[in-house]
Amino acid sequence: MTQIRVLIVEDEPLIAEDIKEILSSIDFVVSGLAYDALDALRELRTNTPDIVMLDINLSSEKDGIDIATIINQEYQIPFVFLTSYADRATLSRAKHTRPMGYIVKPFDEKDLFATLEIALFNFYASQPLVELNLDQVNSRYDINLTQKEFEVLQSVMTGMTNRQMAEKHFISVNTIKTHLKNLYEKLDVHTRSQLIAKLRDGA
Amino acid sequence: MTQIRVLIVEDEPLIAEDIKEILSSIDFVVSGLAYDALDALRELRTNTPDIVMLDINLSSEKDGIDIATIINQEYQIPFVFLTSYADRATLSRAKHTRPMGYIVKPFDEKDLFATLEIALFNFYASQPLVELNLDQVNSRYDINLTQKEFEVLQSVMTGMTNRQMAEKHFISVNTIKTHLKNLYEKLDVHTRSQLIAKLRDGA
DNA sequence: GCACGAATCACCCGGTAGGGTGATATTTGT
DNA sequence: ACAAATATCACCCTACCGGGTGATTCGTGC
Repeated sequence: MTQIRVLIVEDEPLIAEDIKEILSSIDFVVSGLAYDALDALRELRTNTPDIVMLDINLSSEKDGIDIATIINQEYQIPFVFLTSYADRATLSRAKHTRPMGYIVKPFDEKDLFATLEIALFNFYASQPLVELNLDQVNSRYDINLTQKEFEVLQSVMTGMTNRQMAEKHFISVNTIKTHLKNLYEKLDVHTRSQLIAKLRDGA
Repeated sequence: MTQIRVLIVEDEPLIAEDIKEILSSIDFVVSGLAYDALDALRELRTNTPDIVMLDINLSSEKDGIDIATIINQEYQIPFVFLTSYADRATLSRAKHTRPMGYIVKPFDEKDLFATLEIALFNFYASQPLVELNLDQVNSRYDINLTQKEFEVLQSVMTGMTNRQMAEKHFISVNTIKTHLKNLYEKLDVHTRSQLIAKLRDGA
């Protein structure tokens, strides 16, 4: 599996090195080390990572939460906060940047790994549309969709209207409706929403 | 502020007592101690806590992840996992229960406090969580769904009609339509099918 | 040749959904 | 205390959708 590139933003060189070592020992690779906000922004610009670990308390005018805000605005990559303690106000600020996770110091390898895995998993949960396979659908629901019904099914799954499907498939809206009626019957649903909901986990 | 009631599910009495002592020294109060899944379920039923700390490895047939599943189904209260180590498969199972945090042993007072604070904050910011996680959706699409909009979103994802949703949520069809209109606008779609299609991979 | 499934299309009807506008009470944040 | 966000509901109107019925064409296979 591809190695995941992590940018570490941490002003304590010792901790930063610790993290780097831990990450190297597992599935991740450190794309960069930043000791302050300026470093961090340059790294983001020139060497974009897959995920960012942000220490909240940095010894610069901008802290980790400020960087998080910028990440949200400029880049859309996941980040986790790395902190030993945060008061209510700080926590509230941090929360509003919608981080994908928190890592509380001190932490160990398993802690780091779990948090990053979860953060990435949640962030990339939206995968490209999975192509449904006719045979799989047929066998899973023990039905027998025809070729055309399956094509219409795939179109409906993307959220198209009847008219859009008619144009895409070069047939009339009435024909689309007929195929849909057959689909509803075969899959035992009554609306296109139910259809999508029923098949949304893929086949 | 009101003290927060914590249920501890931990089969090692020594560790459980440790946690109890730490919690007592900070803002939390231990509402109960459970040594296995049966204890835990009884505590949940009779003495409902504000948050649950779940050891994953329990010396009973059901482990912490099983309990988490039940909490998601029956109660909608936040929980954090408490574990020293988890392999990939276990982590994957745990992840899917959408815990509000992880505490990795060994831990200290600050560690506990920060994790519980964060868990509670995140939870009450995204209550109730059922299949989808509001924060996740909000951050992925860089929007700001309200609580009610999110609840309607979850219902729509299951294929319900407006009338069905109105009955479920005890509000009028008109209100459902208002929330849907806002959802469409925020998520930049025009039909419920598009909505489901856009969010179908789990969000 | 004929039966059968598949694909095509038409028409009607009632219900649902989507879009616009406006209004009020409650909650929340500052 | 005040402003903003949220949750609630109403009305109107058009378009779309789901369900029912029926019909034609075209292959494939027996």
